[in-house]
Amino acid sequence: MKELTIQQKKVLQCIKFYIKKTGFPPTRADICRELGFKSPNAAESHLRALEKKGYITIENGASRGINLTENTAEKSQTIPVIGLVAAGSPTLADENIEKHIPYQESLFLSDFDYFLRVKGLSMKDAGIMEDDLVAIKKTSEVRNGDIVVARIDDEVTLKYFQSSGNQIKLIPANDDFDEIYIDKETEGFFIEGKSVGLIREN
Amino acid sequence: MKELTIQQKKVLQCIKFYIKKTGFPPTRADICRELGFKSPNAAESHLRALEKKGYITIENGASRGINLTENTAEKSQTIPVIGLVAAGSPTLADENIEKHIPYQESLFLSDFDYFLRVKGLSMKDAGIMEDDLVAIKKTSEVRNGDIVVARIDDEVTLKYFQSSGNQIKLIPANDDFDEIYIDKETEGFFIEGKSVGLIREN
DNA sequence: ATTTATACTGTATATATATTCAGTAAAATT
DNA sequence: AATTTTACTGAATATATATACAGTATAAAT
Repeated sequence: MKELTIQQKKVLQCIKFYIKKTGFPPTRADICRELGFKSPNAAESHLRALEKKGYITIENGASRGINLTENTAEKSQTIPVIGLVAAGSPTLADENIEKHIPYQESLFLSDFDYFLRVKGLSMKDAGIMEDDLVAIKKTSEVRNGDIVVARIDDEVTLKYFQSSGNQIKLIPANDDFDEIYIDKETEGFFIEGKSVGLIREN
Repeated sequence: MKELTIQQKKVLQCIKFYIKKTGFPPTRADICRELGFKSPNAAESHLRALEKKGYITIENGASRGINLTENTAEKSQTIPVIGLVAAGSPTLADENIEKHIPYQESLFLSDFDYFLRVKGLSMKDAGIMEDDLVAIKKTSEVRNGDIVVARIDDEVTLKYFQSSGNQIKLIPANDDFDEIYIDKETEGFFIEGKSVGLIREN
């Protein structure tokens, strides 16, 4: 989808806000009022640009005939659930996706990319049990104490992250499991993401 | 909310359908076309009746200025979060409600009535940590092994449920806490509901 | 270097639209 | 029995609204 200019983004936001507030789309004049334009043609031009770029559709001749495109509308989305298999990385490839579950944007404080289905009890003392769904945000920017999805070659685990210098410690939350020590630069080692939430379906 | 006539229901359905289809509300003429009326005043009258009964609001002078009322719109629902305070029962009274969070119907397998904000670590070994949100279904029909919300006078706790005969055992999932033995018929004892899921916001 | 896109003001206008008024008639309430 | 509500047709109209046209100016793309 083609990028929007700052002004076009403002107009799109204005439309979304107006619909949320009133229940129906704005007129050209409404947009002008909200954004301080003095000519209805300012709104018209931006609308046509947004239409051209695929963010809205315009029903010609109809008043308030603006419709947000599927991608544009903030509808309830679905998010993939990925099985954590010992020998395999949690990629978003189709074959790894267990199912999709609906979720609401503001369910967790941070946004996230997928749910990871937990296998084993290595994070038991952190309250993460077998079959829990951990909400994962894909990022390699993690801090000490974060619960991270770490990949070592084809093996993927969920552990506490602790780094000092070049040395990284992956700490389980279960005395029955051992800590893993690894060098930052080790080939095949990668931080896939970090946990930002958890869902348990009883 | 006052009952609608068959025709008024049709008009309301027509509005909902039109919005779903086009993204914006219908004009009087649109409604006439959809429902076969020959005069725009037919639609107008029905709209005013729907407004009077509180199903819609109409922005006077605005084209397509129809807005579905909160109860009317099929929006994503919110569910209350109740703080688990040691001395106080988890009722749905306003003063106990911490906040509302949006949720999607099929988030958990079973439906539920509210989220309980967990205090303390008495269910730690069941993976229920401080500040977790436990999804509670209000019911007194619970089975052995269920995690239940039990009330003894004004004290409310989350524990494993185990009954044999008239004797009920409330078992914590933490060695630092003691089991509670209580008679089924004890005055002031009540099972408020059971856990059907959990959400953790990191 | 030329064209296209962005970002507007300002004016004008055909028409889309809400809304009022005048009726008719049956059903429901008071 | 009288009034209100429901359920329309049909015509009229003020105005809300989309949209075209004429400009100006800067930035980006070709």
